Amino acid sequence: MAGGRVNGGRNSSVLSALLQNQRSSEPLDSLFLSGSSNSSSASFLGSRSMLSFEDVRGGSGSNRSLFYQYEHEDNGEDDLGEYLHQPGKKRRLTADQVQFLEKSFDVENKLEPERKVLLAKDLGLQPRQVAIWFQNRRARWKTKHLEKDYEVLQANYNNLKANCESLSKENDKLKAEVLILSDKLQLKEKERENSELSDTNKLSQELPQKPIADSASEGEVSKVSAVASKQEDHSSGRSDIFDSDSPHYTDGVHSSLLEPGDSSYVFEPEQSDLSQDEEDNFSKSLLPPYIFPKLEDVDYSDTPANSCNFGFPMEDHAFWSWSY
DNA sequence: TTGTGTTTTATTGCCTCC
DNA sequence: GGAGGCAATAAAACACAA
Repeated sequence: MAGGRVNGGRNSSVLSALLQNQRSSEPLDSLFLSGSSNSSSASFLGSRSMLSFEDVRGGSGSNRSLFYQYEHEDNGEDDLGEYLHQPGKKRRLTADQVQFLEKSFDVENKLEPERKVLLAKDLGLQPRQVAIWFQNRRARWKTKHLEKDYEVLQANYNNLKANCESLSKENDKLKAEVLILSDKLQLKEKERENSELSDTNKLSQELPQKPIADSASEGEVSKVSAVASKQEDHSSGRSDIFDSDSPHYTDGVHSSLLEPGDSSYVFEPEQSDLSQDEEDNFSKSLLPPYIFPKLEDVDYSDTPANSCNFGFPMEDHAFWSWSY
């Protein structure tokens, strides 16, 4: 059996027969019961609460460890003894030894020196082997734990992404609504200007018949000049409120609407041409959706519009696809 | 039976703590 | 400085398909 498989595998040997025999004994759960048989607590408090491996397993009152039993089994299998003492060969722990160690690990995954010696003694192993087993077991536990954490994080990420996408859609819908309402507002304003203009024309037609001083008070004169200057502003195309060529118009969205701090902010009360009632209604109906964060407060420099990257550059998403 | 991928045992080197 | 933990890695043992 040059470098052959001695323990376990398909061509099971004497050892597996032994193991089968051993497995017919009490379940290992009972290994950690302290004293009383009806106690359900499997607390492992070092040497005090630890039932020895052979105490439960053997049933023969023997103090010999499992390993000792393997070495000195009555059937006198010499090749097994040889195998167990092969220098430089790795020896796999038996299923029972592993189960015992697992139980011990479940209770406490750190190994105090005292417990290590006791476990080693009970299992017929070197304390160093027990230490190494715990070391490797902790590494495996950590890997599994990381995998679970990763799954949880990925699920959270997927939820957030879905939320973000739905919010983005809703945002688009609201933007479209804003545009429609803006157009309506513009239309209304134009209608109002036209009616004012026709009033002015009527007035100017009447004026030449009477001397100005006679026919119009000072207040009327100032009103006329005010209207005229306003008309001039609009006719010269200086209405930058909804001018899509103005620097405040970006991406089909009137950024002037979004920046109340801007001097051209269309809803600033001082500059409004609407009557108080109109203004109130207007504010009630339109203002709430316009409470957007100031653009300068959010850094979207690396973020494409309407993306759901949460401000992270795309390459950072490699975090979500890491592997172990 | 064999090649190959996975799991388990063990080593090494570095780090931290007492 | 020694003991113990951890990450990385080697290598034996094992599982399994072809």
